[in-house]
Amino acid sequence: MAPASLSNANGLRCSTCGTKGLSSCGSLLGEFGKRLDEQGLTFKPVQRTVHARRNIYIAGEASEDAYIMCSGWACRLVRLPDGRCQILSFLLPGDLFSAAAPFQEQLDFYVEAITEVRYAAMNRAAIRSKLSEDPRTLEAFMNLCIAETKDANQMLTELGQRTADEHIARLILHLMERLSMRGMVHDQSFEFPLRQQHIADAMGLTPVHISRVMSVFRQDGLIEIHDGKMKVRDLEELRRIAGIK
Amino acid sequence: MAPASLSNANGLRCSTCGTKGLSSCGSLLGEFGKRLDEQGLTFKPVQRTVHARRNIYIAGEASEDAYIMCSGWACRLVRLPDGRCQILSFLLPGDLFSAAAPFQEQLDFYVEAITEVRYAAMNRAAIRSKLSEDPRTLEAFMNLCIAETKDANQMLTELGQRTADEHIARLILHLMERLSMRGMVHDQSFEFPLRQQHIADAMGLTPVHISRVMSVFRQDGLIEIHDGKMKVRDLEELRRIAGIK
DNA sequence: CGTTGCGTTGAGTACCATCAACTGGGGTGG
DNA sequence: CCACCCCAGTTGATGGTACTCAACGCAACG
Repeated sequence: MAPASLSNANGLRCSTCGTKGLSSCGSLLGEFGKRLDEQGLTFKPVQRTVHARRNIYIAGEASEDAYIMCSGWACRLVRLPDGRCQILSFLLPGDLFSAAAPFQEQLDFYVEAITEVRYAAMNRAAIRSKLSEDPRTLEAFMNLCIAETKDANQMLTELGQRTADEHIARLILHLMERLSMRGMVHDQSFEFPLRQQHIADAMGLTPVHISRVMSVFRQDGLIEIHDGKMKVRDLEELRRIAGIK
Repeated sequence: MAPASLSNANGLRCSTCGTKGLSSCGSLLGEFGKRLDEQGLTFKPVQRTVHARRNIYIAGEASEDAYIMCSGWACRLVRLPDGRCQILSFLLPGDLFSAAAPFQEQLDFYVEAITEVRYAAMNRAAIRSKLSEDPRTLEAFMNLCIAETKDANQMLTELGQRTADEHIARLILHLMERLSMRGMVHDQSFEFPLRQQHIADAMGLTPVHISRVMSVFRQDGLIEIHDGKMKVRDLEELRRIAGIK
């Protein structure tokens, strides 16, 4: 297997995830990925493949590497002692498990596969040394950390303020946008491997309630789901419900 | 006014906030504050004082400085177009408005005073240049960013999974612990300037419901509130409700 | 062909929101 | 000094959102 690289500013295909252009696999890495590449750093070809529903990373596990999603869907989640579980975010191809990972020996959340997942690794210490060598790489790296923090603040607002209707509509639109940046949306239709349990765990609701709300969305002709694919049939109305003028 | 410094590893009083020792004002800065000081960086003596209920920072406002709380309470919050508002966190003396601020020209949240607040500023570019000069300072800085991200993940779990009882009990205990690190708790009693509206905005509930829950806490002898001070009367029971064994 | 996982649907319930009235303290001004 | 207002909090009545428990349908799979 060829050495992997996420930098493809020249339009090269990324050998790690197989997508093309920074706007797809490297969308979140952006400038940071380009700089890592310029400095000769690549993600290890040692790609691991994990099957759906399996655990990828266990909270608190020490690791010398930082990880990046190559293909498939996963989620970051926190487990409470009594069995409750909160999904922090969904991971798509090109996403790092954690932006600050180069400086964290262990993460405080689990990562679990939703579909079959391929992911790659890069030595944390190597990234750290590059960061302290080049201020521009550091700047690019910090932009990733800032984006992750902004996402977390956004999610706080979603969880605290949104009703179930709003929240579900926004999740669909948000995922559609992220997939769209990766060229994975065609004709308002895209892969949608989430179980209703995933959505419930992400929003702090029950699968039963998710089912009711999504049934209404379907009956109202907003969305359609077949064979693990979702098609948005009434984007305008979905955005209205989501509170996006 | 003397130049301010948050580094007080030698037991010196911090001239910015007037508290003593790293365990108080500098608790969140820790190693990072020490390193800034070793390198001759100090927070500007240009301290601004803001009165209760006033806006300190408006989301999107560009600034050359990063800010730190010197005294008083404030909160970081997001406003939705329809008037809803989500408090992201409460800021106590020694807290930075945002850990990643040196790399952010503007923040995506508001900062509002809860009590009268004093805060200080440090040039963002100066911090950035120090960070790329010294790997150990960078490491210390990243630990702040990581702590902030962890807090956000923690809050996501609180908002998504906790009932009102749990959530309020945990907020009280969490604040008590943070204040305790600053030497601001005596005999399980501490300043508590939050309006029930603040608590409601932090948890996505209504002030009316906060009132009911806290009334029960008071009637059950868990807490006591007089003159803007809270006293925890039954720590064990409060921890049990909070789900802490 | 039973099993298993996932989603749907119904009935009853709990939690929290909403609306509204009222209390008490603190400030202000006549 | 008192009337007045405002703010924060309390309390009651009522309603809606979402939970719980349970039964059932359906497709995939061994």
